[in-house]
Amino acid sequence: MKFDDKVPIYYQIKNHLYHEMMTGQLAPGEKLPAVRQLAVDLTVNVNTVQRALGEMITEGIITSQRGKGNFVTTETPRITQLKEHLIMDQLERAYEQLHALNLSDEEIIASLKQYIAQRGQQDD
Amino acid sequence: MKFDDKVPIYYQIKNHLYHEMMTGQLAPGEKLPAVRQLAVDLTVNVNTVQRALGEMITEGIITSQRGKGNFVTTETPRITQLKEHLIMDQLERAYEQLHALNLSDEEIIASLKQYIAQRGQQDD
DNA sequence: TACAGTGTACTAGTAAAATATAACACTAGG
DNA sequence: CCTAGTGTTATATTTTACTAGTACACTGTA
Repeated sequence: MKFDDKVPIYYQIKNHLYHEMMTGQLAPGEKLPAVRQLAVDLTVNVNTVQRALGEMITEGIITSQRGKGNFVTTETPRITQLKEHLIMDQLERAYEQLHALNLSDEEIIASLKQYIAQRGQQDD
Repeated sequence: MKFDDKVPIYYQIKNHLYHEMMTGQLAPGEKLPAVRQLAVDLTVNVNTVQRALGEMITEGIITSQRGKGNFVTTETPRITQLKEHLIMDQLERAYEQLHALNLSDEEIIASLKQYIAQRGQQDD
């Protein structure tokens, strides 16, 4: 996996796993890959994986069962809530950054539309 | 100044100064605050400031004159170009993150509009 | 009971970022 | 010439992220 060296790897792993939950690649109640397997998949150390998972356990988004594995919570509201939270975080960050670049609300929306339009012509 | 501990301070300083240029708080040709003064203002070490400035000098966005100070480039196209670049970076990051959260192009635009509308009711 | 698969914990080491501190180099003005 | 203000460079230290390696604890199954 490719990482942005400007932000901690364990943090990017968290987001990576979040996304897999949001897109349904990891369903509620489903077992995550074993920590050692994740470490191999992400070409990262076990401890780094563990650090990411540790925070997610604290957040209650996954649960850990010693000897069995780590599992996505079955409390679906928690997942929905997390998704909302992640979306708002992204919007807020982007908005504030663009606003700081002196763009008005209208310009921000317009530039996003333009970006998506341009992007659509290329790939994805 | 408040910093996000998830990304290097010197990097955040760069962005901070970028923004001041974009908004005209730092005009083309204008002298930047002295490095030691910046260090005090940002409650940060001189070397950290220097690292940020060093990269900006390499990028040609500011020029350094020993004994005089650091100055914003007078080549306004360079500034315009940088602004475009920063905007695109933000849009790309936000789009990819939201897309990874399983939002369609339309949903992305809609949620941004909604966010801005909600925000407008509160402050700013 | 033995063993394979799992999570958890600990120690040690490396690298990068940031700090503190000091020194050096140049400019402008008295 | 001296000095205050400026950029530049260097050394040592601390903190954090990450890695490597090892060991321990629990579960399920043969």
